[in-house]
Amino acid sequence: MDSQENSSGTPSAAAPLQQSRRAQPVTLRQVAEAAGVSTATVSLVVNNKKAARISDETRKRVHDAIQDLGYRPNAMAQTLVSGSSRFIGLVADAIATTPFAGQIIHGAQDEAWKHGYALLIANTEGNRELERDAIAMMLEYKVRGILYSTWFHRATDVPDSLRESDFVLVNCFAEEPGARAVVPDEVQGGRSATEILLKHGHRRIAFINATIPAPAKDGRLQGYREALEAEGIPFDDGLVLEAYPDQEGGFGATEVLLKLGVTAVYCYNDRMAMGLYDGLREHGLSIPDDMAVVGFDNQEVIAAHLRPPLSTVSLPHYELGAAGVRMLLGLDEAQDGGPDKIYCPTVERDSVRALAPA
Amino acid sequence: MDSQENSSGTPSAAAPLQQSRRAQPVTLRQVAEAAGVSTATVSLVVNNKKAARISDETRKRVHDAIQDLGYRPNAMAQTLVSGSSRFIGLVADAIATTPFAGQIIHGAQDEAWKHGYALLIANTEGNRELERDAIAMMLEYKVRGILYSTWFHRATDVPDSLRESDFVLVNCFAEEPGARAVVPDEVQGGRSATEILLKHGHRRIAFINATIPAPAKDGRLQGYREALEAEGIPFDDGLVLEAYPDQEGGFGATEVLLKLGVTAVYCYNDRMAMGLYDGLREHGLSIPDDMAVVGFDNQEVIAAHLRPPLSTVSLPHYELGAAGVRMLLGLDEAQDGGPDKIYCPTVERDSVRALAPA
DNA sequence: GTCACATGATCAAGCGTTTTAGCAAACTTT
DNA sequence: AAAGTTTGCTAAAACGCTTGATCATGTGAC
Repeated sequence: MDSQENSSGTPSAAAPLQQSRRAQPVTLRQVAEAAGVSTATVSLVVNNKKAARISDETRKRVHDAIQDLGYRPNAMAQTLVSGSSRFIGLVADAIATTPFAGQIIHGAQDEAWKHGYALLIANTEGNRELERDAIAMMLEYKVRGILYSTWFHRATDVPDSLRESDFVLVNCFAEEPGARAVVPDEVQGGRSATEILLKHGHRRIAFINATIPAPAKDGRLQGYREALEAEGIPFDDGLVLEAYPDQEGGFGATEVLLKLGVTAVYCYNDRMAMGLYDGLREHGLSIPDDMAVVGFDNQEVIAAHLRPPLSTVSLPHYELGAAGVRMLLGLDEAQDGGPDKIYCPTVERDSVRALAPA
Repeated sequence: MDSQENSSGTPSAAAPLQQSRRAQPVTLRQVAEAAGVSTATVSLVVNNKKAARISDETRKRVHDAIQDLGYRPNAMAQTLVSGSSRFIGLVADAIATTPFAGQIIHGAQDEAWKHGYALLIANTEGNRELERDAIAMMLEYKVRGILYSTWFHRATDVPDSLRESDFVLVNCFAEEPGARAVVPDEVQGGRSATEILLKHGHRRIAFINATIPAPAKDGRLQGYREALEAEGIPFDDGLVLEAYPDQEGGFGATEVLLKLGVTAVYCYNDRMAMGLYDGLREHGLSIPDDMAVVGFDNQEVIAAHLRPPLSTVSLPHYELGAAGVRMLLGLDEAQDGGPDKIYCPTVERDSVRALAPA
């Protein structure tokens, strides 16, 4: 009899466990009815408010009903009444182009999660219109705030609609006062990169900088100078080359580099270093014996697997994402004057060896 | 006077444009009051329902009010009443580890967007518990469905909670009947890779396969066989090596490879090819003259910038994400029996040259 | 036996929308 | 001028949940 009812159209209320997929979601009210209590009671149990006085017996009945029906709260309804959403928006200009954006997302997500927030992401590929729509969407979902991130460290301007919400710039910055931002500490990174070489005894160190203007270009050079000067080595303009910051650039710089009579070279990024490896090899030179090399960025696929593995400095993308979220939520105080600078750790591998005493 | 009011605590109602940040969001009702109409009217105007009869004059008043107050609809409230949310969930096991996941996200996002959906992403780093929470979160947000993706093509099992919603497996698959899935077409990819070599006249072609079991391992080998057989070249077991699928593996395989007397080699992936480049170079051999090489994966940072740039086969991550969304929304029909296979395009660069006639 | 006070649970309003049914006024028809 | 039709708009319920106010009991103190 009962089984007849089951096999006919209407599923019995007693065995809803397996039919869940796609069915209308179970609501609080249904749970309340099943448990024979009011919706208020169910709500109190679900969120186990300690202020509420609910007997253990009732509590159990409710829990059982929830279990039986497979109830899931409706987050939309919750945020509607509570007034504040549990979303953080992340707009990125190039999720796809690089592994870096992934790290920012990852860091942001972990940190957001930790504070009970979900990440709403949008990837604009630099398209202004897409960007506007993405931000609009986030605003309509009443996000707690928006992280606006770029895949390489640069100045940016703040889209108007961004101002309708709390926001933090990640891996970019704006002149605009009051625009909170978090960026990598390029100067420290440049210093660290150079220090790897210095501490191995190298004194005459070339720097292959990028040709294209960027905070990284200035910062990494500045760090190089600082590190040298701290060691009492005068800065020599002649040891600074410039090339397009990719493999071809690094490769192309080889000739000039070899005329400099240096024992070590610090490259603007890992890709240049990769090109330089090829160039050096063509000259029959060995790394690190004939030339010590350090890169920048710690682009895993490259740096870790070059022969020999490349010593380099990490761009702290994960940390940028995480710090962005913290700043957004007001957990990290924004430093006065300028963006927060995140430390770039060094990663030492085998492309640098102690210089044999002359 | 007016300015006095402004500079004191209460912002004047006349100039709310600039004070927006953080303020309580403007609601439909406020717009209605400002425009002197009912909320119903405003709603009708906002969504410009064509069925509604609203005078142009009223319409304008409403639009002006919206403009003045900076009104944004509350998406939560909308989905609450409409019953269906505009979210698609994407859970990934490794957003950060590889650039690949980024492409899946990118493709999914573009496609979702196209159909008016926003992407809710969660990155689990393979942690089962995190994964459960992530899925729970998505279910609570009443997502339209969930994309469950892995960073490399593999079998997976379907987490229980996933079944509470529509879902599509992306870049992975499950034995389970009824689990829709979309994966790269490894066999076709393997065939294409081999064909690059064949069409340049190579007949004796080695394949360095991976040691670790995976659909890619079987599929890419299968494709290799098929391509050879289509050309009437008998498959020779001796030409298939195995190595760990990274740079070191490729490098290590050089010795054995050179004993095979082949003119071309197809590597399981680009990273092996990168290692092989190093190995070949140590033997003073040149690519593509002494040995033609093709890879697989089209890992940009590597393939495009090796010297010479590597011919390879693309893993269609972007397409996987997009196709996943389409399948979820029921726009692409799932093929009966097994996952949808996505085409892997070839990318020809300079690591293959026509074989000089013997 | 009355009063105060815990205890356990419910009522009902409200969050910001959408949408159907319906009302009043202004036009047409006859 | 009565009836019908259009036009322009609004009332109010509903979506699923939270929460402060309220109520009905039972318990102990006097």
